[in-house]
Amino acid sequence: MTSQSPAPRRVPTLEHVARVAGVSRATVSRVINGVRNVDPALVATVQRAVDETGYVPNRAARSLVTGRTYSVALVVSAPDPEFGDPYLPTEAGHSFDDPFFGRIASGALRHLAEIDVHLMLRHVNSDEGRSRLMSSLRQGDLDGVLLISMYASDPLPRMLIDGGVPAVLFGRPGAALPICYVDVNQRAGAALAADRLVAGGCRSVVTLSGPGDTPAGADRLHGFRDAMARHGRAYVPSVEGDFTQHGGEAAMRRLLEEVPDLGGVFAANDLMALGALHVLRDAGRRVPEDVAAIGFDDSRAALAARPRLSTVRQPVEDMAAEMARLLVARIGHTQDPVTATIFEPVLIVRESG
Amino acid sequence: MTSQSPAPRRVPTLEHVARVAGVSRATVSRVINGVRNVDPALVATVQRAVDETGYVPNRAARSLVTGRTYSVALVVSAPDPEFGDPYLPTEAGHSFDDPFFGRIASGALRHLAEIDVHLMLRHVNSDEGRSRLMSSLRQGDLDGVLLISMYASDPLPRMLIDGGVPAVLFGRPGAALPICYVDVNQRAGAALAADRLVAGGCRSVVTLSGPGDTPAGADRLHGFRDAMARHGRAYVPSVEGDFTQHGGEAAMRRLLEEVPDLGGVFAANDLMALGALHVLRDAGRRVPEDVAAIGFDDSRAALAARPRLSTVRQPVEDMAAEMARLLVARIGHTQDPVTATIFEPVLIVRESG
DNA sequence: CTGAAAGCGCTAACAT
DNA sequence: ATGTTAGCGCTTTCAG
Repeated sequence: MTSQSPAPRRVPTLEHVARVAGVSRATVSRVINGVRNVDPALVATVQRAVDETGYVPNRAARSLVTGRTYSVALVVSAPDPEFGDPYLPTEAGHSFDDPFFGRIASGALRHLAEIDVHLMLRHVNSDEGRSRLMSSLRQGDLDGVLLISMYASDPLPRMLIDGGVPAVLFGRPGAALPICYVDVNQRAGAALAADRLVAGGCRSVVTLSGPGDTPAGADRLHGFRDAMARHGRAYVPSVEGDFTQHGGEAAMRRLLEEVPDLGGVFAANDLMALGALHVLRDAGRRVPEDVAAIGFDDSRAALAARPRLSTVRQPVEDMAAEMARLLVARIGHTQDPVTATIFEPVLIVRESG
Repeated sequence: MTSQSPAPRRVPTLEHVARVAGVSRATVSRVINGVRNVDPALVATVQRAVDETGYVPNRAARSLVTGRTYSVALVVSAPDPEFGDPYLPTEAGHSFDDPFFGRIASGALRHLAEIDVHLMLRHVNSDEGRSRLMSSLRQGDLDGVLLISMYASDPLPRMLIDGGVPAVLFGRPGAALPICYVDVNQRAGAALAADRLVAGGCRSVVTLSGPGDTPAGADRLHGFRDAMARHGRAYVPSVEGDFTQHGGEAAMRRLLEEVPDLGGVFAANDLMALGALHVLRDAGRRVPEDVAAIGFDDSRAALAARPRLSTVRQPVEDMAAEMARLLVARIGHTQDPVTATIFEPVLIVRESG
């Protein structure tokens, strides 16, 4: 905390507006807050006074009495450094580097800015960080949280539930937890890729799956297998990757050995697909002529790749906006049953498959 | 704004602590705020009472009286959609997709979390957005701003200055303005690339420059040319790009025509370098054997590229942390002379040159 | 060095 | 339907 003498500020208060409008503070307050039962004539008078004075309510004063801050946090929860899952970037402070992070922030803001709710950023990656967050919440610095949890065993969702905190997750929680979330239909997305691959006439089709202990990793693998089975291909060779480009390369190399004649590959995310593309090229396989490749996410990397990557797109911004909507609806209604919104993915066909 | 009945909250207040410690609220307040002139014995007693009760000060109440919110905004200022510079991504809401954004947020947070200052996220891209921000500031919702301005003609820096708002920019302002900023030594960075290229024995060396009307674009070009001149190469062919991969491809193609025997290329950022890499490969030039390529930024794209891109790294996280430090120091000292901190870049040598 | 008291600007009973 | 009033929790004169 900085501690300085208060900066003098001369902004209009409710009092000013009331004086100008010739009414009481309470009436102005009612108009501002859209309370019914106010004489339309007075409403107009007050509105005029507000415009004239340029009045804007003081959040601190309002918070003090309502117990609400009208701000929520976007928290990125990464594993404790010492327990870091091997597949996560280990560079300190790089969690915000997640390709989704900016898109989620942007989507959430799209809704929040409209209803004048502030979005604050937090990063937690330790027990101490978690307690500080919970303390902020308990103390009322924050009305709720939009959570991006970067690992399956994250204790934070459970803590939020136990603390009775309004919260919405990006993506289904690792464990079956009574908590709101927004997700994309992962299995349907994987199926889109499968359908495209078999429609393209690929002989052997393989997949680079994500970590089996993450919801996205598991769902995409199962969704892909199920869809392939529906096409009469009961067996789909797969190697588990870690959602990194490097992991994708390793997995692709193994698969190339196991299935030398492979004709199509579905990677559980774009980064791994990118790695696969490099390995395939080094192995002299042309994409998409010899082997078709499809990724998942439609991240920036998919467009930057050559050939441009065909991929399953999740509407991240829309999902984040929906998270914000659900969260705001939940504030003050903590007892309501939890809800989830599932978005449908769409296949983006580019050059790779 | 959501408007609900106040959520009941039962957290300890100053009053509680005072009662437990057997002193007045004023004394507890003094201890909490580290005011001198308090009997050491009382300080200890109060500390104990604070621990015992788990007291945490209420920000709203504190803000109301001090006029400070202890929170600052990270604002991303993008061009008005209708006036959008052609080289910027036009997808709505994608400004947070800037590869630097996450790293800046992360670096700023590293410092702010430590001193308990909250970081709010804002996106402004219109006159209305600008007024809303200025209104937030004037009204006191925010103590200051960390600004990422995405275009040279951004009116926001000027508005911030005129409004007497504590602010720090990421990167030198487009016009000569009395405003704090943090930057990397762009010319020195470009010189690093030049030195490497001539040390590597490249014959003709060319550069894909950034937009001439952006500080980074201009500085990197001049820095590169000056350094080449010092090596006795007075003339350096260049084509201006727009900092996108696509722009990099176009510029590279033109340069390849103009200077068929080129042996080294410096791109003003990694994205353009990536585009150059693709064009060079398609033209049958091997990198780095036939032509060496060096980028700028050390973004994620540099590492993902094959061959991995040699590039000039800016310590973005450290720069952002410094921005936060400067900003906090500036709050309550708006009259102090403006300051700038310049960081030294370092050349990251990988495979491309 | 400490306590008493006056608000900061706003909302929400409670009266009218 | 509108005004009056009592705080929300904290900092900060001002006395003592």
